[in-house]
Amino acid sequence: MEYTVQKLASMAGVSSRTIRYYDEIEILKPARISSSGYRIYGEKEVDKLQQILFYRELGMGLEQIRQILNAPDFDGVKALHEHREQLLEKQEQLKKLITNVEKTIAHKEGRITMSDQEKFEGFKRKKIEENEAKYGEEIREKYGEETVEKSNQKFMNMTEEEYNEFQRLGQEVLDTLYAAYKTGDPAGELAQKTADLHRQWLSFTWNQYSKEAHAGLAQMYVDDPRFTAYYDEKQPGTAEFLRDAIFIYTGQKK
Amino acid sequence: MEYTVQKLASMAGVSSRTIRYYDEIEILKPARISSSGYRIYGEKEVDKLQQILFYRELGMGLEQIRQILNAPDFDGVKALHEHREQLLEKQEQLKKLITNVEKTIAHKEGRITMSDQEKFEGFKRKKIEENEAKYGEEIREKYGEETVEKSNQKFMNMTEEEYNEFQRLGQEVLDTLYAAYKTGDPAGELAQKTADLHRQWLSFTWNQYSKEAHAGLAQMYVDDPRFTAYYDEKQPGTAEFLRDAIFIYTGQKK
DNA sequence: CTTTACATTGACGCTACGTCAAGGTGTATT
DNA sequence: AATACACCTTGACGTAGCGTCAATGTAAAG
Repeated sequence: MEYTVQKLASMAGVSSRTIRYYDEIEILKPARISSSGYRIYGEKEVDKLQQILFYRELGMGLEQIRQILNAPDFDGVKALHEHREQLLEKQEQLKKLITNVEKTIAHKEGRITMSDQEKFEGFKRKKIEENEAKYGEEIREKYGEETVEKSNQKFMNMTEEEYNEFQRLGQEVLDTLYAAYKTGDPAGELAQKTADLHRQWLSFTWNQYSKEAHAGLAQMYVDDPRFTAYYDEKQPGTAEFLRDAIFIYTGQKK
Repeated sequence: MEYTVQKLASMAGVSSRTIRYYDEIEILKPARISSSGYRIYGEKEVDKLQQILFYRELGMGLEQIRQILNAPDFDGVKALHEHREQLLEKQEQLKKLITNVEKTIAHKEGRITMSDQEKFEGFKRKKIEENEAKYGEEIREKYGEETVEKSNQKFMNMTEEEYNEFQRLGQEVLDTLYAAYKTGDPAGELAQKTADLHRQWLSFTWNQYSKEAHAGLAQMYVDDPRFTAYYDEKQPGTAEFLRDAIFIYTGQKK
């Protein structure tokens, strides 16, 4: 079957301008040009357009797509398998977003509490995924060795953005903790918020959360002088205060 | 909790430039400006940014988003419920795309046949969804009355793009049919492709496909002179030929 | 033979930022 | 007290991926 611009476009659900643009940037050339100068596309071009749309769906730039498709060792079937993987990932992320919107509804109705942090769950993964698509593994290999900070990051298997966020959240835990300490009430709202932020912070490195482990770690903050020093640096007694707050948060009895 | 540009940005997974841009276009203004000119954002702004990102995720333009959020009768919770609906729709579309990629793999491995039409299943829905998000119901109300063609379209509950595609596919059925007729073999590849295209064409208007109904319709093409005239116009005998092809396609015995 | 629908090549416009540049600020460390 | 360093500010220009005319030629149908 042969197609003119418009026919190909409406079949693929894109505009004819898009088809012409793809010709212009050399990403999808017509099979041949008719005697009157019309672009004519065949089976091969249809398949290539499909591939382009798959990559585009995953947020990849057209220039990048061109390079991939024009690579001499491009393997169409392998690419399709990768598309499948990525789409399944995207499905996971969508599920998170849906969970997010549902939690937000419950939050607005006052049924649950929700940290500012949590309000953006599901959005962020996408950025990471896009970066992955853009640069693949390389970025981590390349920049991962630069500094000790960053090699730490590599050790924890985080992308730069995750790492930044991890650091930021850690700081927020501290800020909230000091504010909560001033109230003096480990069962109070601020203290409980601190405990919750701390749980979120932990989730970056823990593969699964349990109340017992959380409470255990809190106790360790008091028992291990290195940790105690970290939390007590500005304000002595906060490590103990944090432990108390977490014990209440996790429902642990002393 | 109060945030500077960078803190808000990294929490939400966007760039600080994005936050500044949103200030510039008056879609998200800071709660206040610090004495040194820094933008400071609070709880309310965090929530608004979340809303913005939900709408953006659904492909809406920022200008449109601004109008919605600034509307005096904007209902946040209602919007969230709509987000949920849209996200579930998106999930459906993603499933189709995944099915598509899986089918394409099978096709490349020669296990199934696949029409050019089918190669773009799952992409198109998205365009429609975006149009819906952009113009809502209005577009159909507004343009739907213009011509008889279009009111037909409304009757069939198709968007303009679907309708175009429906027409195009109908033409393809005819083209392929005439080509197949020349081979003279209703069991041949071309004739069977025609039958398959015809099935796809039907799927636009039928809510569920069955081989029996398909075969029944094919017989009607021969029995009802109005239909026979339509198919036989260019080439007498094609209606009958199509019926034979479909009978073979559906495994119907005469 | 005319209408209608589709094709062509420019060329300019738009959105949603990315990316410098040139400078001011806040805080920690020495 | 000085310095480093990471953050902030306002321009201002650049880019991708098309949308949208404009002016003109062509194919198919009636």
